[in-house]
Amino acid sequence: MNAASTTSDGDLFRPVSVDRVSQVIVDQIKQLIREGRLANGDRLPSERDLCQRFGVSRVTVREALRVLEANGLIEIHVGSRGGAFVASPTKERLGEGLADLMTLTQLTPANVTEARSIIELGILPFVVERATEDDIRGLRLLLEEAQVALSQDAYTMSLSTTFHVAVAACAHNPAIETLVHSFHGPMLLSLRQAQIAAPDMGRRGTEEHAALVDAIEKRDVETAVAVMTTHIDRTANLVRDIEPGD
Amino acid sequence: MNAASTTSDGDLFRPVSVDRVSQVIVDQIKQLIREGRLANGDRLPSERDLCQRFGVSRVTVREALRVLEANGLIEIHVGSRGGAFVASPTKERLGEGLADLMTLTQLTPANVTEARSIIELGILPFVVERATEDDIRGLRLLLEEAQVALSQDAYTMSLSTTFHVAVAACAHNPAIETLVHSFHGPMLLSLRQAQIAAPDMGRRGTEEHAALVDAIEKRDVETAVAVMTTHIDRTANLVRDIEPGD
DNA sequence: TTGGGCTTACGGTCAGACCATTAGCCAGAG
DNA sequence: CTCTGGCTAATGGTCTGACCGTAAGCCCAA
Repeated sequence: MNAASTTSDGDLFRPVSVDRVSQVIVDQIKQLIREGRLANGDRLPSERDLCQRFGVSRVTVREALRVLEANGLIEIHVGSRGGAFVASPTKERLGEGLADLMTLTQLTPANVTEARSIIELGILPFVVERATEDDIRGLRLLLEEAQVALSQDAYTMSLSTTFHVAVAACAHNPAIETLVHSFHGPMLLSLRQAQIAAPDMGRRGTEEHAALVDAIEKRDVETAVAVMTTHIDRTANLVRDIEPGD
Repeated sequence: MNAASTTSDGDLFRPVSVDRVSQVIVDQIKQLIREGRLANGDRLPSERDLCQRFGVSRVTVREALRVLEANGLIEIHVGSRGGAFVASPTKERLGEGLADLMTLTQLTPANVTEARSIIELGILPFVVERATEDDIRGLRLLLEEAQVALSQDAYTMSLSTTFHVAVAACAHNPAIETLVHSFHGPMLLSLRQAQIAAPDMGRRGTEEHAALVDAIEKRDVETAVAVMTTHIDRTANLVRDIEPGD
């Protein structure tokens, strides 16, 4: 079984480490963060300092920092008091990843809308059950903003997606919030085209948003689901025939 | 309003580009991939070649490649025919990101399970409607594998998650498949602990999987939902009280 | 046919240098 | 006294040129 087993034990010669040095450093720092020995906001030593500690060149350290930065684990600031600071991967970052994946693969607006509808309908029972008075106040604030924007002809679809994310946040489950957040980008992408065909979408959409908030406040799941269903279905119809990509 | 507005127009002096050069290169290559001008499996020019084309040093190109690699957009191979190759199967990497988020932030297994249940229940109508005979054959194949593994005492939770992903694929919506796939990793993480407390989970789980496939084949949404509900609820109970992190 | 040794095209790493940015300090002008 | 401007030190960003290790392809001799 072993190519060069002169003894019965093939474990004599085990493969040596083949990882990149920079990757080893990445793992090491990641581990420190996981263990909490590096907490959010902490500042890592300077690049030149890390070079000496790890016994590698600055290029290698920098590549490691690039990777950590790309993973959202650290933020890098230049200047006198600059350096690498530990940052917890935010929902935005993860959403970016999801959005990347969506735009990079063959994914139609219809696909995205369907997935959205499943999630946003599915969470409503939890939203209705768990929304606090503060949550509802926040939603009404967003409604007002939308009204103002409408009256000034300045309504953008971004206001709509923000509202939907806020609704999802009412489920008080960070995983769900992250998911909906991640749809933010792709949604805007596909909605931008649809808005051209439906300039008054903002007005009707906002009316439905208001109805949704009312239902949530009354803890009326059925109505909430009904409102959301027609709301999203309308979007679905608008984007049904749009091709993937730009 | 402008600090140095000697004229009425503050646009005279606009901020110059402040991005890192390596970041510009990252964006440029990302764009090429988005537009499909670089397809999956394509090989990028060698580092030294890219240096000349972009007019920058090799260090800069390498940092850009590190970032793209960390984002899962390319894979790098060393050696004679090596180089950077465009890679698309980023579903796994996205799951990694979710797993990171879970271990590094306040995201409990219960959170994840709840999100799972919403999605996996929500997709069932579509799964039942769209599953082809091939799909169902595939599911039954997975069931057999699980049976064999059970009889050999070699059942792992990975078999379960694979099944769930396969079910999601029956919805024939890549967005949904991606989402469920991204839960693959985090699910395993939290289930690993739960299995210890419930060694016979594999057997009962597989039975329920079989019942689910039957329901799908009969196009019986209600039964499918019922089966899935009890199936996931059991998991939910097992992970309910697990703390975030390890 | 097979094994071993070249060659070559790669990425991985190093060392040292210079530039740009930023915060903090300090002196001189008002 | 206050504020502007310049100086300095710390730090990340980039460049240059070199050398090493790896892997694929090739060829030749056993």
